[in-house]
Amino acid sequence: MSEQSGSPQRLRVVVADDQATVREPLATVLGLSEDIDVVAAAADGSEVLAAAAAGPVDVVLMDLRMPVLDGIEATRRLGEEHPEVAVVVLTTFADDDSVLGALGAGARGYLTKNAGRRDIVRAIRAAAAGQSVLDHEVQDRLLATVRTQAPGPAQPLPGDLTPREREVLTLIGQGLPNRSIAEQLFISEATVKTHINNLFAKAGIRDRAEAVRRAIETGLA
Amino acid sequence: MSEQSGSPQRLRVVVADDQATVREPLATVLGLSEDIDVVAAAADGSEVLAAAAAGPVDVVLMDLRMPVLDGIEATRRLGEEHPEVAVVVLTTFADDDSVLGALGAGARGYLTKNAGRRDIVRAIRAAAAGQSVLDHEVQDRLLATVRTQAPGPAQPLPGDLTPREREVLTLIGQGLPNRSIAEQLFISEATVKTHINNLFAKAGIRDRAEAVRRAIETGLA
DNA sequence: CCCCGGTTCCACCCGTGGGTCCAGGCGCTT
DNA sequence: AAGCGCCTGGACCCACGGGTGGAACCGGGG
Repeated sequence: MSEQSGSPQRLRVVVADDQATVREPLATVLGLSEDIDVVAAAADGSEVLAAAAAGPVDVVLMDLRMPVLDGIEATRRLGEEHPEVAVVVLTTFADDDSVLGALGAGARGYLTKNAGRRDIVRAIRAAAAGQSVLDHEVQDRLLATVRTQAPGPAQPLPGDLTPREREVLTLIGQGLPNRSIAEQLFISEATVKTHINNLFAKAGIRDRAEAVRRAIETGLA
Repeated sequence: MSEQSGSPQRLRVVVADDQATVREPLATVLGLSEDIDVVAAAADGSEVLAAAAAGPVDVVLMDLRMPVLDGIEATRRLGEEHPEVAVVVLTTFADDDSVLGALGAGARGYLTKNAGRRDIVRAIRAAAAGQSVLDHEVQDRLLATVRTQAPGPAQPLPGDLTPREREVLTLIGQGLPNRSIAEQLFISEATVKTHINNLFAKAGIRDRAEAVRRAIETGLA
């Protein structure tokens, strides 16, 4: 994106893992790649931040389970203090909390530990180039999360809802009773009920409960 | 994951784009990589399916906007008929519908057309290895979708809810009125109201509407 | 043994919600 | 000017929801 790929400078990489039996061989084997320079090895998140502060770093290969400062929090702070540093997560766990937490904190890659050396190197290069590489299992999980929560426009909510009706529906979705809705819109409660009856008829909504569901699903609330 | 990476066979790639001015140079330049074999060039989705049926294909580099059969639908059918084929999307557009549609259809990569040759080659290799490469803009969009819809355990729901109360809350979250809940649990409506009053007090819920929200947020419904 | 928590139910009250019908004002196009 | 759609309101009705108090049964633990 912004790299001149003609002469690929060696990538400065930090390896972070609390277990020396993982960290040291990993650092060694990565250094074998001619375009990768392992400039530091960190045993916890704070050591990662120290390494980033000490010298220029392109990519951090980050474990999540670390003492003192875990990988997610370290990723988050790295994004604040050194936004130019790309983070690739390498961990044994791929549960929803870990995946969403790490990616939400700004990680640009997520590999599980059954990834091979070639996979890891590829992810590092991709991260440095502004791409992100995900383990396919991680991608599936991410997509599953998206889809279970957004089953597409299930009931796309008829487009002929008037702006006012949409506004009322939004407030219903936030759990407000009619009186509060009336106050917030500076109209009478009777008018609110009128809008509600109209939009219920249009959208085929029976219940206030169903209205809440639809408002949430369609992103109104 | 299931590849022997020791002797990397040449990857059989299909390039699909309706514009010949994009498709042809792309095919040519990809063929320059020593581990990539462009075995077919397709101008629409049906040609992709035909190529996959004709001979073994490892990766399809797919545009989304194509006549006859668009890229998303082609990806979906490819997943049904030839699940071993990995799809990498390469398109100018990165709107939510396209991204979620393509990835939901089974795409294992998503690049925008400002990606360079190295980026594309890397994505193809990653896809063949079971990883997925996303443009960082695409990843951001995907994450934004996840996070707006999953604000985490906002109000974790007190753990001292009895099983029966949790059961009732679940049904409330599905939008059922008390009578239906009573029928479904083989108890009287009075009992349902008792459970509701108890669990409302415990969880600090005022409304049925709020109950619906909490049930959805906590994954009960 | 008796008490306690969960579950089941009753009766009563009243506020809100959901539905219907109607009507005036306002801005738009025909 | 007439018509239409939207927003605004009022009136009325009845069902459902939410809250209270009381009661009975059952199981397990002090």
